[in-house]
Amino acid sequence: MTTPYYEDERATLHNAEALATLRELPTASVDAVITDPPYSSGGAMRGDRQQPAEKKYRGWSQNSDGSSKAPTSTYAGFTGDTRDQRGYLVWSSIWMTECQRILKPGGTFAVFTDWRQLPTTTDAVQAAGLVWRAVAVWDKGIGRPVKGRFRNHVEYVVWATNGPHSSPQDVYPSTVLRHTPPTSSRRVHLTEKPVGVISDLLTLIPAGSVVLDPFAGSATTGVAALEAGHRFIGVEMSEHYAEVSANRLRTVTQGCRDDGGQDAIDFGESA
Amino acid sequence: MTTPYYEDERATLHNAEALATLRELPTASVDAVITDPPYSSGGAMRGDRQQPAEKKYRGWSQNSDGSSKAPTSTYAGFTGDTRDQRGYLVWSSIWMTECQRILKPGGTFAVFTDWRQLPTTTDAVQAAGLVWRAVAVWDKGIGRPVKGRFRNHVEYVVWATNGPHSSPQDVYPSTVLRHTPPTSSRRVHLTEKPVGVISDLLTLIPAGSVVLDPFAGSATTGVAALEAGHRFIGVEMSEHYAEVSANRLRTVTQGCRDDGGQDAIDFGESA
DNA sequence: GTCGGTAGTGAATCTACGA
DNA sequence: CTCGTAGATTCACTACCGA
Repeated sequence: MTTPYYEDERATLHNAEALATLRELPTASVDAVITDPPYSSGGAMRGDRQQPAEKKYRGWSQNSDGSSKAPTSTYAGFTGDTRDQRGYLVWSSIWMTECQRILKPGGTFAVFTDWRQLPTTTDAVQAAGLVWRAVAVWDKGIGRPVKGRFRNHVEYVVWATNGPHSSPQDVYPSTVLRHTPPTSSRRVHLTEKPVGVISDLLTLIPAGSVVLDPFAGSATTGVAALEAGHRFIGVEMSEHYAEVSANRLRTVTQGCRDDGGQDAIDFGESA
Repeated sequence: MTTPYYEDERATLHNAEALATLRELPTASVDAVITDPPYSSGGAMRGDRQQPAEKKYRGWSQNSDGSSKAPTSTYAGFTGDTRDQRGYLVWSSIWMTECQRILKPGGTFAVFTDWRQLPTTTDAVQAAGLVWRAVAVWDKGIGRPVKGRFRNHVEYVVWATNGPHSSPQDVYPSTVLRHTPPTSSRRVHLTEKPVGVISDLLTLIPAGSVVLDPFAGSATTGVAALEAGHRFIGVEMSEHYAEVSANRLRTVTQGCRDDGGQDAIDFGESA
């Protein structure tokens, strides 16, 4: 095993690529995986993302007058996005399969995703041999408005176990987690999660667990895990974020609170 | 076209099988499809899916001695709820393809589903040639507990359009719809939706639209559509529920309000 | 009327066991 | 073995009855 970038009594952080590091971790050594991978993988996708949605996700052609023409075969409905979706599915299955190996029997697996990748993510989870148990909804409370559309202010957590569910805690949490994301001025990572949403997930994990996050980012999962009394193993590819993570983990280990820049929650009645 | 079971100036109801009726409806004749098909859900276990709906989705309370007690209230059951994943995908694709044909270009398609069938439903929507645009979350506020698990109290609405999105309304609705379901004493269908959640969906539909629901049930979609000033075409296979639907539609057409037995909403802070 | 206790309920899930 | 049925479980909330 390569030398950790940071290590203390309860936290270990590797500054390395996720999959390579996962392959070095021992079988059945971890109680829970809680992670937030990049939602879209590969450079080929970047260009596609900038096209209008009706071109990007469908095989729409144009009539001679410039109006759009729907694809004629139903297969075309799957093709527009196929390369990206397939690549994401394969990549996800690979690292999730490693997580399944590393997890103890009955261990917990939780992965964040957005609405568009949710079906691919549940496929990947099941392809990895994990048992899909639930979908939790993270309601961020705020989202970018688009006229005549739903405001998109939720992400999803796909919840699974490695085989039969062992040692259930005596908790019955809501499947809707309402926490505002850290404001841009206080956060250090573009897609940083609030500590609270991870803490909510951790209520389902037995005390004193080992929690792994192969896409640690700024180590919000680590902060929440340490504050809940668990141990933490993180992997982060970027040296910048590895440094940020090490600093946050060190701070928490030394007994200082880290609220992840979370603001007061104000979820008014939307209906 | 067969004779409608019920008809007035703004509402039409067919007491017939959904797919057969859809095949008779003219192309590009409808502005929106909003529907709630049977989910064929109800458990990963082998036999659980195959029970009749009125058994598989009903609660078993506890006697004071700890023994189980069957529910006392009764609903007419519904059929077509026992397909496996593969069958559900194929069946969904077929009726959704008919809906795509019946929808005007730019028309809206919305279908309810649960967490287990959500990926299959988005596949079916795309296989039918519709453009998947969003997932809305219906938060029912209350759900059955299982120790050490998330309380499951949400359903999902897969939102799609028939090609490019036309005539967006000047609204920016939340993607989380919070409405309690009608309580058992006030509702007439086992899986009856509150009128409010349909009304929320209808805010995205242009005024004076024609709304189709091929799985009308007790016609909650029809009630919401008529109250919002739209026209309604419903299809319901069961004669019992066709009669219930006709009565509700008649009542609304005659100017009486129907709140669908919806109660006051109390969504306290869960976090 | 109001208050408080009791019974009923849920778009489930999982185990046990006999055929 | 597989298939099918019976039974146990769990809490927030509502309906309803009697005082």
